[in-house]
Amino acid sequence: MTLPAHDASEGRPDRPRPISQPLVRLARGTVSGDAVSTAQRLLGALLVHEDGLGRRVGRIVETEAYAGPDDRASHARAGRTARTSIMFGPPGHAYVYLVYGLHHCLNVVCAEDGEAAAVLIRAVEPLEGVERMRAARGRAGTDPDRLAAGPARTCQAFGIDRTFDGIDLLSDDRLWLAAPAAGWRPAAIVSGPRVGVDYAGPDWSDRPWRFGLADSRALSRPFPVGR
DNA sequence: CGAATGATACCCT
DNA sequence: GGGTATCATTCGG
Repeated sequence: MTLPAHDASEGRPDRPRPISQPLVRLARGTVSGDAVSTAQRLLGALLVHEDGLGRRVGRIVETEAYAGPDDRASHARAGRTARTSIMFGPPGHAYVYLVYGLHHCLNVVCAEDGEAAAVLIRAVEPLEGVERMRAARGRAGTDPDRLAAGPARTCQAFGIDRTFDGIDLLSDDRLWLAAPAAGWRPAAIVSGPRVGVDYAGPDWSDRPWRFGLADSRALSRPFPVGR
């Protein structure tokens, strides 16, 4: 039996790697600050979905900050409504909404002076349960790095829909957040304008409130080159 | 580049 | 109450 000299993973480190250590829940303090700092702190944290069929785990590599009602790009701009009431609640809870009538997006509510604020999970790097993610994504490419490279793709890959709206991501058993593996160190963080919020006007859409891990191949799209 | 697709916020009877 | 413009996206041509 011979091994090919080269295979499809040539030139790429083997990814995803299995999780070797037990997962530890993320501390409430991680999401207890304002949206901008929380968005940066959540980079590297792990998103975990567990059910009877197994476990899906991925590393958060891209986020966006949405501040309180003053933020014209935030759903909180309309004040407290039936849809956004979760945003006005305690930090660590999931705010899941349907966008464009087709796609779900997952946010982590954070705390900002009791105002509504949240962090949109824009991209996740799959680490475990990749086959399950592929199945959940239907006809998508086979590259693990693209399976959750987008806010709606993340929800598809992890089976997240509005039934998860309002759950506590720091105590729930089905969908929860875990701390980065011990020894994991964040790469440089890059930032850029938030995606798809031009309607908010330049004062808000130009703010560099989108954050990503600079070396990640699982970003939803490139960050504009710095200048 | 445009379609898909439905909840929602907002304005008007 | 009812009509409707809008949308924190994705995929295929």
